[in-house]
Amino acid sequence: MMADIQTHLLKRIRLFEPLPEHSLAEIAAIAQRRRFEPGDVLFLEGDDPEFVHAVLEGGVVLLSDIGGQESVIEFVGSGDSILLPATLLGIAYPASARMTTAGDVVALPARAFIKLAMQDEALSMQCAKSMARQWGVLLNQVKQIKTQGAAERLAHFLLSQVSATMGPASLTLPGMKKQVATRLGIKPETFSRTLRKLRAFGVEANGDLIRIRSVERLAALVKPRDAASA
Amino acid sequence: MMADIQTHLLKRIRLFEPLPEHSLAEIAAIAQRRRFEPGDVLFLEGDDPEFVHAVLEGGVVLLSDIGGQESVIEFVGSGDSILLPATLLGIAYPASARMTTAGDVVALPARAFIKLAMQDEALSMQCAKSMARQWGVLLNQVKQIKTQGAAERLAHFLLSQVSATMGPASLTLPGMKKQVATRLGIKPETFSRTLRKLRAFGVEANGDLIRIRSVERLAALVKPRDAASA
DNA sequence: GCCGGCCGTTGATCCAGGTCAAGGAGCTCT
DNA sequence: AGAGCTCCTTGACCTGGATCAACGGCCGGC
Repeated sequence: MMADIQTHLLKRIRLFEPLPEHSLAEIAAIAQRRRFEPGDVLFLEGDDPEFVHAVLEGGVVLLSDIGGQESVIEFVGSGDSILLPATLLGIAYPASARMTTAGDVVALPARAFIKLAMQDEALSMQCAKSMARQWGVLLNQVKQIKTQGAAERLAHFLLSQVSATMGPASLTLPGMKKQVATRLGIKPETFSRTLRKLRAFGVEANGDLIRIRSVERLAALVKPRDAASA
Repeated sequence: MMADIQTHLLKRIRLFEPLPEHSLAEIAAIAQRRRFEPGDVLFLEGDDPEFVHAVLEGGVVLLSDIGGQESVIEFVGSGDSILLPATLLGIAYPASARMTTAGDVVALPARAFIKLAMQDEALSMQCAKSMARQWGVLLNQVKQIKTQGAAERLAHFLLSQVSATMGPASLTLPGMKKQVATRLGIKPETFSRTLRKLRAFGVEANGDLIRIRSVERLAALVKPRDAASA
């Protein structure tokens, strides 16, 4: 459930990957590794952040309860840090985090981590860069929701889950369909129908397994001004 | 059009305000002050960031051209830095910046600034915090667009432009009404109609001057789960 | 094996907001 | 002062997605 951690494991986290060995050692000294099962809750929206969390292995969903409905903010996977901005500012978590799969998470006590960051310019710079990236991701979400319809948003999301840049590709959804729906800002019913519509663009769904016949064909749906995906 | 700058001026920028004098001095050494007139463009979407900009005095609007339509990302005012995340990551600006009023801006050459940040942990930490805040702002925008209707979003926006927490208040819109509309993710026509509706909640508009009869009355419209406005 | 939940799909309607169109108020330029 | 802007408003209509409702599939508990 909880164990010490070696520096080479920290390199799996994008936030830490470029750091020099001595920085990693300092982080490892305060880090704990934790094992979680699907559905386990890492923390709840509104909690004061006690830890900086990052995913070693597995899938996590960030969701926020707004007006009685829970809405997915983002899916995060291996190598990502979790709500670092909130932890750094010391404000309450703006979303809950729950495992979608089994997995391993590294947890660093917030106060100790911040102290470390304040005296290690490589680390604080990495934090800055990490948050800049997160900001870019959110900015894209905002642009999309404001300008694209449901089909374009779904297409874009599917493409973002896949590494191939052309030809066929496949993926499994990072969460339940109803969750993906809220991530996209639509209702489950609309998600279902919209996914149907995308069959005409070479998207085949089978449970939470999606096959894209041609990435470029689907990308054409979403072409207008796809700003830098930070 | 361009002048050297003193450290006390830098303290007006939230990003720099808490820094020790010697950090400020280093920043001042590379900083330029620039004067702009309404409508002047600071930079264009897609440009490579040459400068870190921050507003000393005046109003700036960040807007992005998406699918032929220009959409306001955010209005920024005195004390705010401008698209710092993009500059720090060295990626192209995700939005253009244009003055809405006359004003003064401080500009720091990006490369020199980053070099400074990498060897000054107080500065890099401030950057991290600043971007964490920006992230929080965007996150709120996402939550709102996904869950609130036009009236609630407009109400929330008006309240965010006003410092009073109760009683009457007034404000002037930070940009043209059509711009505010796109900031909220609605069309100008809808903006106009929605503003009308808010009269029933004590909001009186006169040009770009808005009077709110009772802040708490308007806030009641928007009550459900108003997460920490970072 | 059967029952009761949830998840997803599909169909039928509804409605908030978008679109199209017209007109007025204010502006600058000549 | 008038011509030609652009911004804003208002009205009439349209539509994408929400809502409401019903149903099949799957899974876990008894």
